[in-house]
Amino acid sequence: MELSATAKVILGMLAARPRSGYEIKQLVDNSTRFFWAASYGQIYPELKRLEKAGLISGTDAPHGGRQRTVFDLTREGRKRAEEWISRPPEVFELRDEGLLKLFFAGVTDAARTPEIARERAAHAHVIAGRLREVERSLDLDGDGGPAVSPDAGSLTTLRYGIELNEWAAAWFERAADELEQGAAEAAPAKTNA
Amino acid sequence: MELSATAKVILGMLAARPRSGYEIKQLVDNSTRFFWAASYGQIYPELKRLEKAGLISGTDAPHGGRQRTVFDLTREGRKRAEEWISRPPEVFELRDEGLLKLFFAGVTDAARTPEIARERAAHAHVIAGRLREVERSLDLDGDGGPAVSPDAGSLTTLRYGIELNEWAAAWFERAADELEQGAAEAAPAKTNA
DNA sequence: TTAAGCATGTAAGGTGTTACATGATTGA
DNA sequence: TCAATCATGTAACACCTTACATGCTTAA
Repeated sequence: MELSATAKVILGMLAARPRSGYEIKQLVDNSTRFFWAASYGQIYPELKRLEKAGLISGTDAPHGGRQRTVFDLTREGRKRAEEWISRPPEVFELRDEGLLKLFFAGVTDAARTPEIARERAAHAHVIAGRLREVERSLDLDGDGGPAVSPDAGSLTTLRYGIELNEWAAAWFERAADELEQGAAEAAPAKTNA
Repeated sequence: MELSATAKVILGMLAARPRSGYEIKQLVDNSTRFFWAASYGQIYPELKRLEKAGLISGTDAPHGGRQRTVFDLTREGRKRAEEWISRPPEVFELRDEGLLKLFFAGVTDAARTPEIARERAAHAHVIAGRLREVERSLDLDGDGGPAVSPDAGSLTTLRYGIELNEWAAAWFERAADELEQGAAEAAPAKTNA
């Protein structure tokens, strides 16, 4: 049985400790969401599949009358998770509408390429800001010292996200400047003094 | 009618000039593939949908007995394409298995985080190399001068891809060094002199 | 008492890949 | 003549999001 995208994130999240489907979703949403998302519609069915396959096992753990199932890795599940993590990465997919627009604007409306590059820069800036907030919330976690003490791996991915987006914002701003210059040189009549 | 992901890339590709489905696929594969992919299974059905919606129109253009349909934007299609390009970008999706592994390795096997970071660096390096080849093939296009003379927009996206991946490769190498140092400090007994 | 959050789940529909099928043309 | 490439298309399947449905608990 091949691990699906959702199976990978579930096994990884359970490697630290047992969790419910709901908890997994919350965790994904404020950690891996930017590079590996998952919805309820994927998580709950996948939990059942993984249990049937013997990689995880669920235990009833109600809160009062509120139903709750907590899943833990089986020995086999832990083996699979560790084996997966140790293999070199394969999946890398990107869908970047800003780049696509920039790509086409060169043909349809070269004059607006600088503007599009700046919009893409602004977008990167917003993402960097959101990630910075996550970082701050980790620093202040609880009420003083670092309550959860995020491990080195997750901190590294967070910093990567922040620095990557800041780099991209700067890059697109510079590209916009250059595109403006190029346009000015190519068509000086337009800015005729 | 909302534009699907494939509709966007088709309209954009047709903005420069009329093309067949096959040509669109080739173009996508050696230009936007890294940030906006499309398969035949999407392209051909989408061409039919777009024609039915009146955004493109097909003309028979066989090569000998080899069937071929070339599509062009209608006036309405061009309007939609330009309008789409002028709106700020919305879609930005990423699926990065290397980051996910790094994220989890902090918990399951902190000692291997540097190795995983280096694998991710190597991956970025490979992508940068492939894009550099595309860039070189543009320079040498045909047999001397730049035959196709890529426009500013597409050149910008290509350079972005190259520089982004080179930046990422360097970033992950540095992160690997730091993770190694951190591990050495946290568990000095292991490297006990 | 009521809103927010905890908790689980499914149905419908869209998106996308892969593999397959067909057949013509071109160059080695 | 044979492989590569041009060219179109579909069927099966996997993936994923959104919206909806249900019901409990906690704090305002």
